[in-house]
Amino acid sequence: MLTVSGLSKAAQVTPDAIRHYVRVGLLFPSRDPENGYRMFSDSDLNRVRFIRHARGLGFTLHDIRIIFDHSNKGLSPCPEVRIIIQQRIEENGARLVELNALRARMDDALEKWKSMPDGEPDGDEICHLIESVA
Amino acid sequence: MLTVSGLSKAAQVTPDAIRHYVRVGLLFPSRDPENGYRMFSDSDLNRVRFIRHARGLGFTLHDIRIIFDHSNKGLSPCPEVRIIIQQRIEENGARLVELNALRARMDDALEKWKSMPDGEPDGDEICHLIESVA
DNA sequence: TTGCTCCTCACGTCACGTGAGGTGGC
DNA sequence: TTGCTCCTCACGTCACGTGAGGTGGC
Repeated sequence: MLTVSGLSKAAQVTPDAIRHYVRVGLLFPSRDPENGYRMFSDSDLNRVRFIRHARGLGFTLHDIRIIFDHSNKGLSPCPEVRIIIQQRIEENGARLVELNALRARMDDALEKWKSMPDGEPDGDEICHLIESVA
Repeated sequence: MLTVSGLSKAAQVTPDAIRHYVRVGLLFPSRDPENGYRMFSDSDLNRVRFIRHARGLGFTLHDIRIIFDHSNKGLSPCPEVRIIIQQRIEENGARLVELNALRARMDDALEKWKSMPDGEPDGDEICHLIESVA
Protein backbone atom coordinates (compact mmCIF):
# COMPACT_ATOMS: atom_id res chain seq x y z
CA MET A 1 0.00 0.00 0.00
CA LEU A 2 1.23 3.42 -0.99
CA THR A 3 0.44 6.85 0.32
CA VAL A 4 0.04 9.90 -1.95
CA SER A 5 3.69 10.84 -1.82
CA GLY A 6 4.78 7.20 -2.13
CA LEU A 7 2.73 6.80 -5.28
CA SER A 8 3.79 10.16 -6.65
CA LYS A 9 7.45 9.21 -6.29
CA ALA A 10 6.99 5.73 -7.72
CA ALA A 11 5.16 7.14 -10.71
CA GLN A 12 7.24 10.31 -11.12
CA VAL A 13 4.36 12.77 -10.88
CA THR A 14 3.48 15.47 -8.36
CA PRO A 15 1.35 14.64 -5.33
CA ASP A 16 -1.17 17.19 -6.56
CA ALA A 17 -1.52 15.37 -9.84
CA ILE A 18 -2.34 12.18 -7.91
CA ARG A 19 -4.99 14.02 -5.90
CA HIS A 20 -6.35 15.43 -9.11
CA TYR A 21 -6.69 11.98 -10.66
CA VAL A 22 -8.63 10.90 -7.59
CA ARG A 23 -10.90 13.93 -7.84
CA VAL A 24 -11.80 13.27 -11.46
CA GLY A 25 -12.45 9.59 -10.90
CA LEU A 26 -9.41 7.93 -12.43
CA LEU A 27 -8.16 6.46 -9.13
CA PHE A 28 -10.13 5.02 -6.20
CA PRO A 29 -7.88 4.77 -3.18
CA SER A 30 -9.09 3.21 0.04
CA ARG A 31 -8.69 5.21 3.23
CA ASP A 32 -6.57 4.48 6.24
CA PRO A 33 -9.11 4.36 9.08
CA GLU A 34 -6.53 5.77 11.49
CA ASN A 35 -5.94 9.08 9.78
CA GLY A 36 -8.00 9.23 6.61
CA TYR A 37 -4.96 9.11 4.33
CA ARG A 38 -5.48 7.80 0.80
CA MET A 39 -4.06 4.32 0.34
CA PHE A 40 -3.08 3.14 -3.13
CA SER A 41 -2.40 -0.35 -4.42
CA ASP A 42 0.08 -1.60 -6.99
CA SER A 43 -2.65 -1.56 -9.60
CA ASP A 44 -3.06 2.16 -8.92
CA LEU A 45 0.61 2.59 -9.70
CA ASN A 46 -0.04 0.73 -12.92
CA ARG A 47 -2.92 3.07 -13.68
CA VAL A 48 -0.88 6.21 -13.09
CA ARG A 49 1.83 4.90 -15.39
CA PHE A 50 -0.84 4.23 -17.97
CA ILE A 51 -2.20 7.76 -17.54
CA ARG A 52 1.25 9.20 -18.17
CA HIS A 53 1.77 7.10 -21.29
CA ALA A 54 -1.61 8.05 -22.63
CA ARG A 55 -1.12 11.75 -21.83
CA GLY A 56 2.19 11.60 -23.66
CA LEU A 57 0.28 10.48 -26.75
CA GLY A 58 -2.17 13.35 -26.49
CA PHE A 59 -5.07 11.56 -24.78
CA THR A 60 -7.07 13.78 -22.42
CA LEU A 61 -8.00 12.71 -18.91
CA HIS A 62 -11.54 12.36 -20.21
CA ASP A 63 -10.35 10.00 -22.93
CA ILE A 64 -8.49 7.99 -20.33
CA ARG A 65 -11.58 7.76 -18.21
CA ILE A 66 -13.48 6.29 -21.12
CA ILE A 67 -10.67 3.77 -21.62
CA PHE A 68 -10.72 2.80 -17.95
CA ASP A 69 -14.50 2.44 -17.96
CA HIS A 70 -14.35 0.08 -20.94
CA SER A 71 -11.59 -1.88 -19.38
CA ASN A 72 -13.46 -2.16 -16.07
CA LYS A 73 -16.46 -3.61 -17.87
CA GLY A 74 -14.20 -6.37 -19.19
CA LEU A 75 -14.23 -4.94 -22.71
CA SER A 76 -11.13 -4.25 -24.79
CA PRO A 77 -10.60 -0.50 -25.03
CA CYS A 78 -8.28 -0.88 -28.02
CA PRO A 79 -10.82 -0.11 -30.76
CA GLU A 80 -11.76 3.11 -28.93
CA VAL A 81 -8.13 3.96 -28.50
CA ARG A 82 -7.53 3.77 -32.24
CA ILE A 83 -10.48 6.05 -32.92
CA ILE A 84 -9.59 8.59 -30.27
CA ILE A 85 -5.99 9.00 -31.32
CA GLN A 86 -7.10 9.78 -34.87
CA GLN A 87 -9.15 12.68 -33.51
CA ARG A 88 -6.31 13.91 -31.34
CA ILE A 89 -3.93 13.75 -34.31
CA GLU A 90 -6.29 15.88 -36.36
CA GLU A 91 -6.71 18.41 -33.56
CA ASN A 92 -3.00 18.59 -33.05
CA GLY A 93 -2.49 19.16 -36.75
CA ALA A 94 -5.00 22.02 -36.72
CA ARG A 95 -3.29 23.53 -33.69
CA LEU A 96 0.07 23.30 -35.46
CA VAL A 97 -1.33 25.09 -38.49
CA GLU A 98 -2.62 27.86 -36.23
CA LEU A 99 0.60 28.28 -34.30
CA ASN A 100 2.70 28.26 -37.45
CA ALA A 101 0.49 30.97 -38.92
CA LEU A 102 0.81 32.93 -35.69
CA ARG A 103 4.58 32.58 -35.83
CA ALA A 104 4.60 33.92 -39.38
CA ARG A 105 2.52 36.93 -38.33
CA MET A 106 4.74 37.59 -35.33
CA ASP A 107 7.93 37.36 -37.35
CA ASP A 108 6.53 39.65 -40.05
CA ALA A 109 5.50 42.20 -37.45
CA LEU A 110 8.88 42.13 -35.74
CA GLU A 111 10.66 42.62 -39.05
CA LYS A 112 8.40 45.48 -40.03
CA TRP A 113 8.75 47.19 -36.65
CA LYS A 114 12.54 47.30 -36.91
CA SER A 115 12.33 50.27 -39.22
CA MET A 116 9.53 51.99 -37.33
CA PRO A 117 9.99 54.45 -34.47
CA ASP A 118 8.03 54.33 -31.24
CA GLY A 119 5.01 56.59 -31.43
CA GLU A 120 3.62 59.00 -28.88
CA PRO A 121 -0.02 58.56 -27.94
CA ASP A 122 -2.16 61.10 -29.71
CA GLY A 123 -5.55 60.17 -28.35
CA ASP A 124 -6.68 58.55 -31.53
CA GLU A 125 -4.17 55.76 -31.92
CA ILE A 126 -3.04 53.42 -29.17
CA CYS A 127 0.12 51.87 -30.57
CA HIS A 128 0.83 52.41 -34.23
CA LEU A 129 3.11 49.36 -34.31
CA ILE A 130 0.20 47.02 -33.68
CA GLU A 131 -2.18 49.12 -35.71
CA SER A 132 0.21 48.96 -38.68
CA VAL A 133 -0.39 45.23 -39.02
CA ALA A 134 -3.23 44.47 -41.35
CA MET B 1 -23.39 55.47 -29.22
CA LEU B 2 -23.42 51.73 -29.74
CA THR B 3 -25.10 48.95 -27.85
CA VAL B 4 -23.44 45.56 -27.22
CA SER B 5 -24.75 44.02 -30.39
CA GLY B 6 -24.04 47.17 -32.38
CA LEU B 7 -20.44 47.17 -31.27
CA SER B 8 -20.09 43.44 -31.75
CA LYS B 9 -21.26 43.72 -35.34
CA ALA B 10 -19.13 46.75 -36.10
CA ALA B 11 -16.05 45.02 -34.70
CA GLN B 12 -16.84 41.51 -35.97
CA VAL B 13 -16.76 39.78 -32.59
CA THR B 14 -19.43 38.04 -30.53
CA PRO B 15 -21.52 40.00 -28.03
CA ASP B 16 -20.15 37.76 -25.29
CA ALA B 17 -16.62 38.73 -26.17
CA ILE B 18 -17.59 42.38 -25.76
CA ARG B 19 -19.11 41.67 -22.36
CA HIS B 20 -15.98 39.79 -21.44
CA TYR B 21 -13.75 42.74 -22.33
CA VAL B 22 -15.90 44.92 -20.09
CA ARG B 23 -15.61 42.41 -17.24
CA VAL B 24 -11.82 42.31 -17.38
CA GLY B 25 -11.46 46.08 -17.55
CA LEU B 26 -10.57 46.69 -21.19
CA LEU B 27 -13.71 48.66 -21.98
CA PHE B 28 -15.66 51.14 -19.83
CA PRO B 29 -19.09 51.70 -21.32
CA SER B 30 -21.49 54.20 -19.84
CA ARG B 31 -24.99 53.04 -19.00
CA ASP B 32 -28.28 54.04 -20.51
CA PRO B 33 -30.23 55.38 -17.50
CA GLU B 34 -33.48 54.12 -19.05
CA ASN B 35 -32.66 50.44 -19.16
CA GLY B 36 -29.13 49.89 -17.88
CA TYR B 37 -27.81 48.88 -21.30
CA ARG B 38 -24.09 49.33 -21.92
CA MET B 39 -23.39 52.24 -24.24
CA PHE B 40 -20.15 52.31 -26.24
CA SER B 41 -18.47 55.19 -28.04
CA ASP B 42 -16.48 55.24 -31.27
CA SER B 43 -13.28 55.08 -29.28
CA ASP B 44 -14.53 51.79 -27.81
CA LEU B 45 -14.88 50.47 -31.34
CA ASN B 46 -11.32 51.58 -31.90
CA ARG B 47 -10.25 49.72 -28.80
CA VAL B 48 -11.97 46.50 -29.78
CA ARG B 49 -10.30 46.64 -33.19
CA PHE B 50 -7.00 47.15 -31.42
CA ILE B 51 -7.69 44.17 -29.16
CA ARG B 52 -8.34 41.98 -32.19
CA HIS B 53 -5.14 43.09 -33.92
CA ALA B 54 -3.11 42.50 -30.80
CA ARG B 55 -4.72 39.10 -30.14
CA GLY B 56 -3.88 38.14 -33.71
CA LEU B 57 -0.23 38.81 -32.92
CA GLY B 58 -0.32 36.62 -29.81
CA PHE B 59 -0.81 39.30 -27.16
CA THR B 60 -2.90 38.18 -24.19
CA LEU B 61 -5.75 40.26 -22.78
CA HIS B 62 -3.48 40.94 -19.83
CA ASP B 63 -0.78 42.27 -22.16
CA ILE B 64 -3.37 44.45 -23.82
CA ARG B 65 -4.48 45.82 -20.49
CA ILE B 66 -0.92 46.84 -19.74
CA ILE B 67 -0.73 48.56 -23.12
CA PHE B 68 -4.00 50.43 -22.50
CA ASP B 69 -2.86 51.49 -19.04
CA HIS B 70 0.35 52.95 -20.43
CA SER B 71 -1.52 54.68 -23.18
CA ASN B 72 -4.05 56.12 -20.72
CA LYS B 73 -1.24 57.62 -18.68
CA GLY B 74 -0.11 59.46 -21.78
CA LEU B 75 2.96 57.24 -22.20
CA SER B 76 3.92 55.45 -25.40
CA PRO B 77 3.28 51.73 -25.04
CA CYS B 78 5.52 50.89 -27.99
CA PRO B 79 8.67 49.97 -26.03
CA GLU B 80 6.58 47.56 -23.91
CA VAL B 81 4.99 46.16 -27.04
CA ARG B 82 8.39 45.31 -28.50
CA ILE B 83 9.42 43.53 -25.30
CA ILE B 84 6.19 41.60 -24.89
CA ILE B 85 6.10 40.27 -28.43
CA GLN B 86 9.60 38.86 -27.98
CA GLN B 87 8.34 36.83 -25.04
CA ARG B 88 5.27 35.66 -26.91
CA ILE B 89 7.43 34.63 -29.85
CA GLU B 90 9.61 32.54 -27.55
CA GLU B 91 6.61 30.93 -25.90
CA ASN B 92 5.06 30.17 -29.24
CA GLY B 93 8.30 28.60 -30.40
CA ALA B 94 8.42 26.38 -27.33
CA ARG B 95 4.81 25.38 -27.88
CA LEU B 96 5.57 24.51 -31.50
CA VAL B 97 8.47 22.32 -30.41
CA GLU B 98 6.17 20.50 -27.99
CA LEU B 99 3.38 19.98 -30.49
CA ASN B 100 5.77 18.80 -33.18
CA ALA B 101 7.24 16.28 -30.76
CA LEU B 102 3.73 15.17 -29.84
CA ARG B 103 2.88 14.74 -33.50
CA ALA B 104 5.95 12.58 -33.98
CA ARG B 105 4.98 10.38 -31.04
CA MET B 106 1.41 10.08 -32.27
CA ASP B 107 2.47 9.19 -35.79
CA ASP B 108 4.96 6.62 -34.51
CA ALA B 109 2.30 5.03 -32.33
CA LEU B 110 -0.23 4.89 -35.13
CA GLU B 111 2.30 3.26 -37.44
CA LYS B 112 3.31 0.72 -34.82
CA TRP B 113 -0.29 -0.12 -33.96
CA LYS B 114 -1.13 -0.99 -37.56
CA SER B 115 0.54 -4.36 -37.15
CA MET B 116 -0.78 -4.99 -33.65
CA PRO B 117 -4.07 -6.71 -32.82
CA ASP B 118 -6.54 -5.41 -30.26
CA GLY B 119 -5.97 -7.06 -26.91
CA GLU B 120 -8.45 -8.43 -24.43
CA PRO B 121 -8.24 -7.06 -20.90
CA ASP B 122 -6.45 -9.53 -18.63
CA GLY B 123 -6.63 -7.62 -15.36
CA ASP B 124 -3.00 -6.65 -15.43
CA GLU B 125 -2.82 -4.59 -18.58
CA ILE B 126 -5.26 -1.89 -19.59
CA CYS B 127 -4.52 -1.39 -23.29
CA HIS B 128 -1.36 -2.95 -24.67
CA LEU B 129 -1.34 -0.51 -27.59
CA ILE B 130 -0.69 2.41 -25.30
CA GLU B 131 1.49 0.39 -22.98
CA SER B 132 3.64 -0.68 -25.94
CA VAL B 133 4.84 2.89 -26.39
CA ALA B 134 8.01 3.58 -24.45
C1' DT C 1 9.71 23.74 18.52
C1' DT C 2 10.97 22.37 13.80
C1' DG C 3 10.17 19.60 9.79
C1' DC C 4 7.77 16.51 7.08
C1' DT C 5 3.57 14.46 5.36
C1' DC C 6 -0.97 14.23 5.15
C1' DC C 7 -5.84 16.35 4.89
C1' DT C 8 -9.84 19.43 2.90
C1' DC C 9 -11.81 23.25 0.67
C1' DA C 10 -11.72 26.47 -2.92
C1' DC C 11 -9.76 29.68 -6.01
C1' DG C 12 -6.61 30.72 -10.15
C1' DT C 13 -5.12 29.85 -14.98
C1' DC C 14 -7.03 31.74 -20.43
C1' DA C 15 -10.58 33.74 -23.20
C1' DC C 16 -14.43 33.38 -23.63
C1' DG C 17 -19.15 30.21 -24.26
C1' DT C 18 -23.29 28.82 -22.32
C1' DG C 19 -27.30 28.22 -19.62
C1' DA C 20 -30.73 29.97 -16.33
C1' DG C 21 -34.01 33.34 -15.44
C1' DG C 22 -35.88 37.83 -16.33
C1' DT C 23 -36.83 42.64 -18.85
C1' DG C 24 -38.74 45.81 -22.53
C1' DG C 25 -40.60 47.43 -26.92
C1' DC C 26 -42.50 46.16 -31.46
C1' DT D 1 -48.02 35.68 -28.22
C1' DT D 2 -43.71 35.57 -30.82
C1' DG D 3 -39.17 37.34 -31.70
C1' DC D 4 -35.36 40.08 -30.81
C1' DT D 5 -32.16 42.41 -27.77
C1' DC D 6 -30.64 43.43 -23.58
C1' DC D 7 -29.50 42.28 -18.53
C1' DT D 8 -27.09 39.63 -14.45
C1' DC D 9 -25.21 35.84 -12.18
C1' DA D 10 -22.46 31.86 -12.25
C1' DC D 11 -20.66 27.68 -13.97
C1' DG D 12 -17.85 25.05 -17.61
C1' DT D 13 -13.54 24.43 -20.34
C1' DC D 14 -8.21 21.62 -19.31
C1' DA D 15 -5.03 19.69 -16.08
C1' DC D 16 -3.49 20.64 -12.65
C1' DG D 17 -0.99 24.42 -9.13
C1' DT D 18 -1.43 27.02 -5.13
C1' DG D 19 -2.76 29.02 -0.90
C1' DA D 20 -5.23 28.81 3.51
C1' DG D 21 -5.81 26.48 7.63
C1' DG D 22 -5.29 22.36 10.31
C1' DT D 23 -3.60 17.37 11.82
C1' DG D 24 -0.24 13.78 13.54
C1' DG D 25 4.08 11.48 14.68
C1' DC D 26 9.16 11.87 15.14
